[in-house]
Amino acid sequence: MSEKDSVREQIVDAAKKRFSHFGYAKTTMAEVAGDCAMSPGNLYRFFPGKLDIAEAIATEDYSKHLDHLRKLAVAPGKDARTRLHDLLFEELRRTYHKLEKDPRAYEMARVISSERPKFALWMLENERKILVDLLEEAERRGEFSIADKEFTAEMVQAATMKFRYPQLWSKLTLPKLERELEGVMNLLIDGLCKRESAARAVGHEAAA
Amino acid sequence: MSEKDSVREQIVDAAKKRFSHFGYAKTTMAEVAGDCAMSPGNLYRFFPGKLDIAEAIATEDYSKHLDHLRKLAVAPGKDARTRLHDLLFEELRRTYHKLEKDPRAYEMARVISSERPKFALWMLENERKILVDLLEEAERRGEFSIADKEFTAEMVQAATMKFRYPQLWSKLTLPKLERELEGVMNLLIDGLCKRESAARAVGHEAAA
DNA sequence: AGATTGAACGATTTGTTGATTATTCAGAAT
DNA sequence: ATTCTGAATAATCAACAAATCGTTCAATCT
Repeated sequence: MSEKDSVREQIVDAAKKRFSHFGYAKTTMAEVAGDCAMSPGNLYRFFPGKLDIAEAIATEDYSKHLDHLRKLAVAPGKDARTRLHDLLFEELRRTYHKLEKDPRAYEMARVISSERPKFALWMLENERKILVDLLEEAERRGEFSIADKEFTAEMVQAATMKFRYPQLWSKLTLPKLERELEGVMNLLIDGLCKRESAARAVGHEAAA
Repeated sequence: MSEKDSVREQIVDAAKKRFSHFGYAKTTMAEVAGDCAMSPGNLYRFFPGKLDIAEAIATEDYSKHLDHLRKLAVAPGKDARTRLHDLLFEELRRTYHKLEKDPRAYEMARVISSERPKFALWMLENERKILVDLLEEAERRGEFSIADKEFTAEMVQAATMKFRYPQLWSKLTLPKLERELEGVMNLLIDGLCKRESAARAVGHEAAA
C-alpha cells in the first residue's frame, strides 16, 4: 500500500507541475503518464480520472490552508473579534492571491467547482467547523452571545459570501476588498442596533 | 417628440413579447421591425442597438420595482428592523421569482450584466440610496446607531450579496433562502457582541 | 428636408469535418 | 496472479465554411 501511495504522489507531483505550467485543459493524461514513465492506461489504477488528480492536488493544498486557519481561530492571547478578523482576512487574502492573481489556479478552481460541486460545499463545511469552534470559545469567555452556534456560523458565511467569489469583485483591489470585509465584520459583531453600553461605531477603519 | 416616444414604446412592446417568448438571442432585429411594420434599419433611429432595447425593457421593469422598494423603506408605523426586513425580502423574492423561475428573464439579466456592467452597478446604487434613507430615518428615531450611513449601506449590501445572485444559491429553495436572509439580517442588526441590555437572541426564526 | 427603406458589410453563430484526448480493456510482461 | 501496456473507442475540441444576423448608409419616398 505504501508502494501505491508513493506512485500516487509521483502522479500528483507530475500533474501539479503540468497544470501550473500549461493549465489543466492543455495538459494531457499521456503527458502526465510520460513524466511518470508509465503508460496512460496505468494512471487509471491510481485515479478514476483526470479530474480526480486535480481534486487531489486541490485537497492537498487546501488542507494546509485549513491547518493554518485552525491555528488562527484558536490563537491564544487574542480576543474573539481579532481571531474572527484574522480568520476571515486570511481566507480573503488566500483567495485573492491564489485565484485572482494566478489564471492557472483559477482555471482549476472553476473546473473543480463546476464538475464537482460537492467539493466547494465540503470546503464551506470545513471552515464552518472552525467558525463554530471560535464562536463556542468566544461565548465561553463571555465575548459573544450566541444562541445557535452552527446556524450563526452559517450566517457569518452567508454574509461574507462576496469575499469568496472573485467573479463578484468587479475589479476591486485587495485593499478595497479588505476595507469592505472589515466593515461587514464590524457590522456582524456590533450590529446596527443602538445599545446602552458604549457602542463601537461602525465606520471605515483601515484593515492592514 | 411625443410621436417618437410612442414609436419607441411600440418597439419596446414588440421586443418584450419576442424576448419573453423566444429569448433574447433567438429574436432578430428584422422580426422586431416586422412586428412594428417598419424596416430593420429604422429601428436604429430609436435605439443605438439591440442591447439598448433590452436595457430599456429592463429599466422600465426595474423602475416599478424600485418604486415599490421606496414605499417599503418609508412605510409608516413600522420600526426600522421591519422596514429593513421588508426591503431585503422583497428584493430576494423578486430575484427568485423573476430570475430563478424564468429562463428568458435570466438570459436577459445575464446578457445585460455581462455586456453592460454599469447597469448592475446602477441598480446597486439606486438600492443603496433607499437603504441610506432608511438608515437615516432609523437613526433619527433612535432605533439604529450608525456613524457613516453611506458606508454602512454599502456594507449591508455586501453582506447580502449572496441573495442577489442565483448562481450562488446552489439549489436552495425560497424558504431556505428566506431563513438565511432572516438570520443574516438579525446578525447585522443585533451583532454577535454581548450587551448589557437584553439582547435579542440570534436564532432561526421562520421568515414568512 | 426629413423619414424610411433595404441591399451591402462585417461580425457572430452554426454546422461540419478531422484531429486530439480521456478512458477502457484485451492481452503482454513480470 | 498481478501489474502494466498500448491500441481501440468514444467523447470533446479545433478549424474551417456557410449561413445568419446586427448594423450602416446610399438611395428612395413623403
